[in-house]
Amino acid sequence: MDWTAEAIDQLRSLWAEGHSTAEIGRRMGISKNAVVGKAHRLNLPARPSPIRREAEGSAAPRPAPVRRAAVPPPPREPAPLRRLAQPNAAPAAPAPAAVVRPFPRVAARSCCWPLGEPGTPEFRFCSAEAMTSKPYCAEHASVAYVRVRDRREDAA
DNA sequence: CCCTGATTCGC
DNA sequence: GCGAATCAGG
Repeated sequence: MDWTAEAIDQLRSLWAEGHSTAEIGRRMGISKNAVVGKAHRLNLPARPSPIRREAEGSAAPRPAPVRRAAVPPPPREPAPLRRLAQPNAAPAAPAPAAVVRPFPRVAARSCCWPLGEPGTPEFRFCSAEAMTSKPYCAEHASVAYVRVRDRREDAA
């Protein structure tokens, strides 16, 4: 493409009129890549891009690293030691003053889906009411017992 | 698979 | 500087 002043003018006009890069390319008989490339070099005002390309360089400020689905706990056996420190475990039976039970064993069958990063103060278990005979509440059971998806990409 | 725009990089 | 290739989202 010979970017004559006229060609650049036409590009600027069409660009200003809001045509898509491909459309401009069609009208000018060039590829959309040529259009977008030139527009970029001319520092023409970028119009809303459909994609969000991360502006690297700024320390990735992850808003909420709540990667719950990242590594779902194994749906096989409920871990036996999971019931420590469940905040809203039901009051169960108020232990007689004599017998102190720091860990009310089963009591509330609350969901033991882990939330947050283990080892951090934020870490806790879901502890919503678990489904009968399942270690998770309905919401998390639906996540925990998902069938393996199509894994063709992993096959390699 | 079609579209979109942005960026990369060999030329 | 150029733009095809590639990326990435709809």
